[in-house]
Amino acid sequence: MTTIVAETQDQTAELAEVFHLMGDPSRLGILMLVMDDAHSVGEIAAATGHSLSLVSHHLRLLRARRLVRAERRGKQVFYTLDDAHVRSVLRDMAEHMREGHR
Amino acid sequence: MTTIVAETQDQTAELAEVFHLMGDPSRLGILMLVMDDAHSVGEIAAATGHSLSLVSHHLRLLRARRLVRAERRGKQVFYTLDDAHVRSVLRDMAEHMREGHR
DNA sequence: ATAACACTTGAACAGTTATTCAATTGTTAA
DNA sequence: TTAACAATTGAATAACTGTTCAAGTGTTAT
Repeated sequence: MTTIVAETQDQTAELAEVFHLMGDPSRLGILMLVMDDAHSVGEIAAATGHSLSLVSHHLRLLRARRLVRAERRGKQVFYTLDDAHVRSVLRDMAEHMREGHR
Repeated sequence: MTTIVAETQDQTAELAEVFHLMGDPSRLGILMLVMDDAHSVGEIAAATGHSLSLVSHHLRLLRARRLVRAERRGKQVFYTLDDAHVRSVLRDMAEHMREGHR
């Protein structure tokens, strides 16, 4: 038996959706920012240089696919990466990038 | 020092480009097919159910970012995954998908 | 040379998507 | 209840992208 990553086209499509979410620079920046500890939407906007609105739109998509988790603390809402695999993938690909600079 | 995945926005953009390539179902299917052994374009088209043209277009993009490598044998051109990290990422994310089905 | 096979390329189109702006909801303090 | 702060939402738009079709290039056999 050879290595089968996803048996059905359905699973492939689901996998692709996750990669698609990671495939936007703004979203990827957000994911990398919240991968170690939680940040409020305002903090994320300030750190990434994007508008509050844009960040919120992206967070909604990431939340829908359970890549991040939201937690409200008073007026603020804090987001963290909610997926160990995505976290390890981000680390793995970062390494790939470093080596890729041949 | 906390974990820094990509220091510059440039690196983030590059990383995002790779994820973006993996984020299309057709392309992801191609990547998964050629991740273990080389396949000709015709084989890939037949296996994925896509047109020769479409497969070729996608392979061009994957080639440009060095995710796959092309090797001509007579009339045919064989493609293989040319990136160990992408390979490990594909495996990792497949596992994620399995667990995700709660 | 010609033909047949295998793949690539370019243009064109439809559908998608990232971003912005304005309005709205939810939360806390006065 | 207001006011101020924090975040979300919806609509609108400009740019992008996946796919198709037709034409083109390269390779092997006749």
